Amino acid sequence: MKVYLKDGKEMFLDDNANLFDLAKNISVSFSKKCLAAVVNDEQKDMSYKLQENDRVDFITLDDDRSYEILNHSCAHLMAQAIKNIYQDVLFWVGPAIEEGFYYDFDLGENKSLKEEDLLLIEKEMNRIIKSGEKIVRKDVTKEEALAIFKDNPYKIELIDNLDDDVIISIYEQGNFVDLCRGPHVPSVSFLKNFKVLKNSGAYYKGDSKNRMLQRVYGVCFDSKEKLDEHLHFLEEAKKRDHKKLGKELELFMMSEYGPGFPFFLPNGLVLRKTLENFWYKEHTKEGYEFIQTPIMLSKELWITSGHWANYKENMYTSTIDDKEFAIKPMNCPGSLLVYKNSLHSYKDFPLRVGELGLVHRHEASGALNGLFRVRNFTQDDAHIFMREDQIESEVVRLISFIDRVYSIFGLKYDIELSTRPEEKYIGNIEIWNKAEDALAKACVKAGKTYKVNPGDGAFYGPKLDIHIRDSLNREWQCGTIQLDFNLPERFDLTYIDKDGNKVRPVMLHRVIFGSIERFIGILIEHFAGVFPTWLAPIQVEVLPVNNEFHLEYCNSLMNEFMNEEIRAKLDDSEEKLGYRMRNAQLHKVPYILVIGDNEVNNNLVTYRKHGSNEQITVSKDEFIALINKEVKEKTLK
RNA sequence: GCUGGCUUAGCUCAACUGGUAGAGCAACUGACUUGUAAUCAGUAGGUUGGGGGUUCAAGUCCUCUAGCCAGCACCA
Repeated sequence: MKVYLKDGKEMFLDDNANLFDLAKNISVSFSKKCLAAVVNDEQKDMSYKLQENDRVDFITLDDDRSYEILNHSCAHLMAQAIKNIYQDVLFWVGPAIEEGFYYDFDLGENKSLKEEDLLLIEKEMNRIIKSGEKIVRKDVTKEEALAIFKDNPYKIELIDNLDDDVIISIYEQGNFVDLCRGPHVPSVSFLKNFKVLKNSGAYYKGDSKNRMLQRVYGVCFDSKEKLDEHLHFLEEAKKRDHKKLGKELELFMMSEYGPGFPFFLPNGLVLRKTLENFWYKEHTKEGYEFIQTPIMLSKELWITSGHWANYKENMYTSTIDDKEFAIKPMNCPGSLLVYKNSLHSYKDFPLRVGELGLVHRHEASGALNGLFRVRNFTQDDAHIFMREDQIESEVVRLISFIDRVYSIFGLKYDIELSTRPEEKYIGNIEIWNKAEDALAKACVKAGKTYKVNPGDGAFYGPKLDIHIRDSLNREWQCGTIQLDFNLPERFDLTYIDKDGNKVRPVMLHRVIFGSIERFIGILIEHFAGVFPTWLAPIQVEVLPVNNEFHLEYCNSLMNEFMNEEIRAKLDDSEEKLGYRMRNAQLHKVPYILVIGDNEVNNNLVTYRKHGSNEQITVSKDEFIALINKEVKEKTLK
């Protein structure tokens, strides 16, 4: 009898061989523990009798899919524990996700889990694991499945949606049975390295119109070491929390008098202005010009732009002299008024108009999160007006610009193409298709791969979203390139082509940081508060050993630093050097200078770079050159 | 907005099942004059987020409310 392995290799076996025999046969490559055997895309028991031409896939612990299987099985295990504790629970679904797994379930009207319940669940899971129960797959008909899950309307709904003649697989472990495609591990004893992490509500089918179910998250690994490593990673991530560091480094603050409206403190403002100056400089190089448009504009404008119809619930409005106004949630309408202020020729295209524009959006209170999600923020916006045939080359150029900017911060990124939303959109479908096509082609030309997010576009056009990955490999959406064939129509934008005709231009919105606020939040966590010298609010801290003998030289140093536009701070407080050193270290200042007799007498400085214990003594001029070089080159470390 | 949790001095945190709020750091004062992550002593600092209630007694229990946090939904 001949069967195929997953790499396409043929294996010849006795006619009545089962999976176990095959496993023994290929023991060389089967040295790792087997989590699941899949034959012709269906998980089988090891006693399964092989058939001619079966395609056999052993999933072992070193397989990429093992993490998903472990976590998926662990979701079942958790559900079993939850069922043992809360008899009336109705389960919905419990998938493995990128980070672990969750299970959604219904405890009944107005009943939800408390934090202490997580400990109970974890305890019960451990008890079940000790029992070593087998996890067994059974194939049943739709009718049988409906009978098994007759008490659970959620599962009934899932089954009802399947074809009538389909074979449905269920997985059983002790007193617990769940509808599932699998595969799963052979027994609960595989799942002992798990942790229940957190609980929350989650809308049924992810729709806020539906009732809220209970969700519990957890994570499972194949070894204790990996679990501990993951838990350690979560702790480390917490230490980088920008809300915590923002307070410690005195970068920004929040007030209950302005939920979602961040206050920038002196240190944070230095960082912000540095980023803004960098932004202007880079955009100037790329051929942009800049404008600033009003924060508040009349209702008529927002009706024209379509925001009044599509975005009103997020806009702050006010009535002035009996006339309605709205604070801008986006910069584009203002920018369009500037465009219409003058005549445009095809010769001026692409016309790149940048604006660091302060926008306000009334975000849901529960969405607010430090600088990541605020109610007023500054978009590093720009609108590009061009001919249709310039789209591709302009987007290619943009992608390489974005690439250059992100690499300066050491940020990696992925591109996603978001297409027309199902319902809420303006403009006709042909225009949308054309725009989506141009964005896709530009990605290919720029040599970038992209993922498609169907239906995720803005209401006015398709977009390329740039998802950056920080130093902990977490993903953030920042940059976006949005084509807009609709607003030019609504505002009746035109340019004069080479034949002297009035023609409709193509408009493109784009941001690179996304919002200055969010980007700063990301940078804080990305760098864990240890900013590269060019961004650090305080670049150099000067510590005289003794105020009586060394202060004068320190003051002259401070003067030179100021002339060189080096941001330096002098700590002349009457404290021990160790104390002042500790303070400067806690503030994560890149360079700490210690100035004593040797330095004063020989025109030297002795510095310590953050993160190093090494003391380096150089001439004053060498040090200034070193800092200037780092700032100029925007050295990362 | 929804589910759960949290809110005590400027900051970080204590205060057992209700018994009248305490520490470290920071601040201030004084002494010490300092060579690479905390010198010593003293002083001051609070209607325990806000309102209402239960109780002889509330930081602690109940309730309303605000803000924050973790998710959900939404999103730059």
